[in-house]
Amino acid sequence: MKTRKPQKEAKSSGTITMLDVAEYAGVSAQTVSRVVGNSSLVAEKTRRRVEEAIQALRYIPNDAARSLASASSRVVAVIIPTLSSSAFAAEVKGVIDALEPHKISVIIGNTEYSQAREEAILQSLLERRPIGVILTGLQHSPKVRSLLQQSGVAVIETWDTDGDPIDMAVGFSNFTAGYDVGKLLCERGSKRIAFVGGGSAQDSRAQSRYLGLCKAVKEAKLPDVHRVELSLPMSGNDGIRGLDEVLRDAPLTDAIFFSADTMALAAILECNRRGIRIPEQLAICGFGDYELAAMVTPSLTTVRTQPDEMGATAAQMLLARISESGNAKHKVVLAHQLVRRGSA
Amino acid sequence: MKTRKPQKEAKSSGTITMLDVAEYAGVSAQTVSRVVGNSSLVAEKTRRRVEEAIQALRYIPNDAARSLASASSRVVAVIIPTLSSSAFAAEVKGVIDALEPHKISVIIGNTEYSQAREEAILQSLLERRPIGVILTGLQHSPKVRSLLQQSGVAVIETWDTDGDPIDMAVGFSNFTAGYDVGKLLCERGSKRIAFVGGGSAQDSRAQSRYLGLCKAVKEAKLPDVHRVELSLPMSGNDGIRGLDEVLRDAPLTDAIFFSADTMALAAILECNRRGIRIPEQLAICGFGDYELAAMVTPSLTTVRTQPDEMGATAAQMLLARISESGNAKHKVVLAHQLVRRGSA
DNA sequence: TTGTACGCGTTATCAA
DNA sequence: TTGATAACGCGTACAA
Repeated sequence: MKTRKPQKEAKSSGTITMLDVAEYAGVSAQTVSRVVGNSSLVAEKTRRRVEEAIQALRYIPNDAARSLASASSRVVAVIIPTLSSSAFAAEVKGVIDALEPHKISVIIGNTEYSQAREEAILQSLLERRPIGVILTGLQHSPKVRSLLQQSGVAVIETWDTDGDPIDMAVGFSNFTAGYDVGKLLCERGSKRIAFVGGGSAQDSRAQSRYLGLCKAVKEAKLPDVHRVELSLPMSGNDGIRGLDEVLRDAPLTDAIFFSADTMALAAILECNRRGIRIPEQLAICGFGDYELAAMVTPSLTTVRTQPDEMGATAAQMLLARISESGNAKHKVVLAHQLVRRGSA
Repeated sequence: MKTRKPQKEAKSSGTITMLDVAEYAGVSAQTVSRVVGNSSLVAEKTRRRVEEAIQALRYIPNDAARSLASASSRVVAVIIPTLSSSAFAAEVKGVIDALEPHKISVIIGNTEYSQAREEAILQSLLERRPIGVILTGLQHSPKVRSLLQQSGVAVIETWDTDGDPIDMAVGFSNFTAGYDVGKLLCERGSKRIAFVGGGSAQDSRAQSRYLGLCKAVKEAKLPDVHRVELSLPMSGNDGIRGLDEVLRDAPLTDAIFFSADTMALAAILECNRRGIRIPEQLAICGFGDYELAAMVTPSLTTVRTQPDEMGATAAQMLLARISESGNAKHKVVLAHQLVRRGSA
């Protein structure tokens, strides 16, 4: 136990509060608050005394009390479909790293691609009174929308800019990305193109890519895209399953656009094993540009997005909104890039 | 600027509190509190009235006030080296999913393998008064230890059981895992073995695996393990770099143990490209059993751990500690499994 | 089964 | 530049 103990109040219940620090430093609690809050209205000498007291007593501010008194928290909520996807994990990391210097914590919700879970998780997270909520995609249930609207938090929707955001958005155009892939496949001479991805209801971003692909295919006057829907979340095994389904149901297919690199990579490896020549016999295109995409043989043609950059940008937009410096952007479209390699 | 309302009658302020709900339902605030807290001491009829009021007013409890009044939070802090690693991401997901039903939020800190950052992040996260802190590994600075000790939070250390935990631990024996790999390599006839991983100071888990490997190699009376240290975090490119360094500095090497599958996978792909025959010319073993490990050719021999299970277990241990049901375990050793495939 | 009084640790306001 | 006081919204303890 400490040698130095507040004498006059028997209220020292073990936890060290600002009052303890104030007493130790011979100032008022308010002055301690100013020091902790880096207020400029403190004499240098006083500040040093208080900081010494903080060190000596190992004082750690209580954020709950701060939030309650100031009616504002230091928390941002991020709701993503799943942390299993390296893309979403990278986004979250971008958010955390950008917010850490500001002492803002990030709490995460996994919806597993379920709208019902999104609602429940949002409701739960709103109890923390976050200063901002970062969502995935532009498609949300009415309940989510009304919860958001009513709570008045800043909202940032990510991964999609093909629509109107609730509040702010940062991402890229999935439609254009899909269209770009379609044009590439058409121009390289593919005639019968397939798309493998999640269900349209669950993953509207993948759906947009599909629609973009369809547009390019239509413009090239090719047969309709053969679509294989798999349940989310998708893993490498789903890539093989998707490949199998395409080969079975549309055997003339000569190009597949997978909605994620995990699947495309697995498909390439499986084709190698089966002796299916890529891209001569079957062209393959992925999405996400995972690190291994450049390393497989043939290397994977894919679309590079910037998940970490997206997370960092979302965080910056939130900070800008909070500081009300006026330069808060409402919609930021990040570049995506078609990376042409050996597989298509 | 917000102005405080001196009157407590004028509850027309923006935020809806328990008092508003209480008034609407014709009960006291305390009864509302009981309903929100699922207390059994509320008449069914009253409960329904209150719940209707909550719905009607769209009341959302304020967690800061709850924490302050009850002197306990609903937050768990998880501190990991980086969210870029799928293993750590899986662990975090395990924690989140296990805690979500209990309405406990998870806040994440990324140390980037830096002890200094671990200290700073921990200090910052402790302001949220988490009910538990989940750390990575058993090696922590004195400051981290004293912060933890002083705050009195429950602590769970993960990913390593080769040592004494501060409080509780869940993980596996990295030393044994490394030893297992070493025995396999020796038994299959490898004579000159190399290890590629992070610096010993930064990643003590990888260091333990290295030491286990060395023990097996020593028992087999083989030449010392050639070690290549790379800076963390490690990516696929580091696998290729590690491969290059081994081939350059220890050209007689006939087996490499990579401290993570990301590197091992990249190395296999690179060997394929260069015409290095695996495992005849060079055996390769990874760590982590990532999904692609089974899909590359030759498939990757590796060690399977259970990151998600580890996260879930850590969460359960925390819950057990909180409920003080007495069955809180102090050290849980999860199984790891050597998965022998084609590469070694 | 329900209500009343009080305090949790901090910040905002205003006075000194 | 500093301090006194009053909230912030809720749970705990106890009374009814």
